Amino acid sequence: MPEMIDPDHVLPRYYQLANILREHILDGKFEPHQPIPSERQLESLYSVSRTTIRQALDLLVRQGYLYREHGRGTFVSPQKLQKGISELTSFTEDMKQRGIAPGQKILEIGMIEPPDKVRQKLELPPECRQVLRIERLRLGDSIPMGVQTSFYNLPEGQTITREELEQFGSIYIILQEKFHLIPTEADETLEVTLATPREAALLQIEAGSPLLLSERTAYSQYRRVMEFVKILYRGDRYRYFAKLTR
Amino acid sequence: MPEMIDPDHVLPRYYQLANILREHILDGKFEPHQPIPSERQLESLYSVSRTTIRQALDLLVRQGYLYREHGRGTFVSPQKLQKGISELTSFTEDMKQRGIAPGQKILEIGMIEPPDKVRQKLELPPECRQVLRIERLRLGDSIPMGVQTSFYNLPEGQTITREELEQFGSIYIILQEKFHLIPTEADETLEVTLATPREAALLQIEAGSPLLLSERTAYSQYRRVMEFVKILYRGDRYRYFAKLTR
DNA sequence: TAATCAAACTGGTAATGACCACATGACAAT
DNA sequence: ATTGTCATGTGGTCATTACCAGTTTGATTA
Repeated sequence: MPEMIDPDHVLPRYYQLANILREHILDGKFEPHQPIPSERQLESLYSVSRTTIRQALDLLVRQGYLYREHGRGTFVSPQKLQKGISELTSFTEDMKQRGIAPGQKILEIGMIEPPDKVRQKLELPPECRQVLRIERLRLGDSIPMGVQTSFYNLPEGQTITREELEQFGSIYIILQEKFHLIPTEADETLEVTLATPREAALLQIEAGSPLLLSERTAYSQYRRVMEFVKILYRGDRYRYFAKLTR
Repeated sequence: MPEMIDPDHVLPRYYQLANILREHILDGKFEPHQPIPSERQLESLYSVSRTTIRQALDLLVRQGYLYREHGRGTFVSPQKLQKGISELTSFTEDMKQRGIAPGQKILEIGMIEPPDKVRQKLELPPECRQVLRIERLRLGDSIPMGVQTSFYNLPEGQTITREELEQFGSIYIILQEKFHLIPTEADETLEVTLATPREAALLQIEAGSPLLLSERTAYSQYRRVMEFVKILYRGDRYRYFAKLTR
């Protein structure tokens, strides 16, 4: 059991330990459904207290890598359960996880007078008159995957330019660097709809083809709405994944 | 701050405390975005250690009722974020949560030779020759919402009859009472498809109408696959909800 | 041989005490 | 008026110790 814990590391010890154990699991050093060393054994193996051990194990259990059985031990989850906990990801990250090369074409970007639905979703105060709207064609391996329209309530007078977006690629990076906004949680709904002629042309499919419509409201670290996003996915090329727990 | 903690209660103290605080939040005794008492204050308010306090708060943070800010305090989440973390629910529970009266019509129930896809999804051993298949029409307020086909790998020789299913209503209750199987986790995928003539007739829509196809694999408390379910939802009547976190 | 039971594991809960990192506001120095 | 500093309050991490509650195992008993 190599790799020890450095008490002076920037990362807390329970976090380091979780990383080490996760690596072992992913490397297959622990078999699925087999027990890992008991908490008391780990205590002496890594010379940290049981408090710290349990903090690390808690993390890995929440992440789906381990499961516990009272009185029996802590066991490795089978592969199926290990990945893809419902995570808040951008289109870019989503594609990368699937092994598809993400791409985009910015169709339109600019400040607009928000329609009622957007006002409501962004929980805008009455005095707010302008929001940022971005419309993009999203590509996977250079093939159109969906049309994304997103709305942001930025500080008075501020905005994001097409150049900035093209340079950074991800809007989340800009929001973080420029406005210190980090998405932490989101509500998403999915439903079925049919392509309008315009959408069909953009997605290179026939008008009236079925689409998967995702609407997402994302919240910042301050628990305020930070964005509202609508994505129309091609029904024949996109599948949504979710992981559910009790 | 009424309601104290009973050290001799069957529920652990951190759990009792979480219940008390959750009630306060739901009753509106704490305002959204306002801080709750600090951990040291709660310590003396409820006469339990900070360990216990933090365990209770951890629970409520994971459940979406509270959020923490280092150096500032622990705050009440706005209503929007408090409910509906992606939970593993049956069709029946799902409908109830939406305020719709669930109903069902059993189309077919019986043991069958599993097709390859089902073998794979249920992770069946080669010697297994029979699985339980149930096909049901699902109703919401007496209107067809979807067609559900589910598969179960039951112990050799065992089965579930139409009468049992009609009597209990929920298959999960039977699985729990008769076989001690409890679902704890599931993987779900969603995609778009078009109704076949048969499906269209069952759902009282036109053939070729868009449908939302959900495929779910549920795992038992022993981390074994316990069911595989396909549901075809009417595209015009069903919307899927998810809650995402970082 | 089979049933019983106690010891020795496992994870679960809890108290106590300590120190760190970050945020805030009061106050002094500029 | 502005800036800097520091005390104090917040949550975050960690060690230590103790006991409780399930599970497993093996010796003991009938």
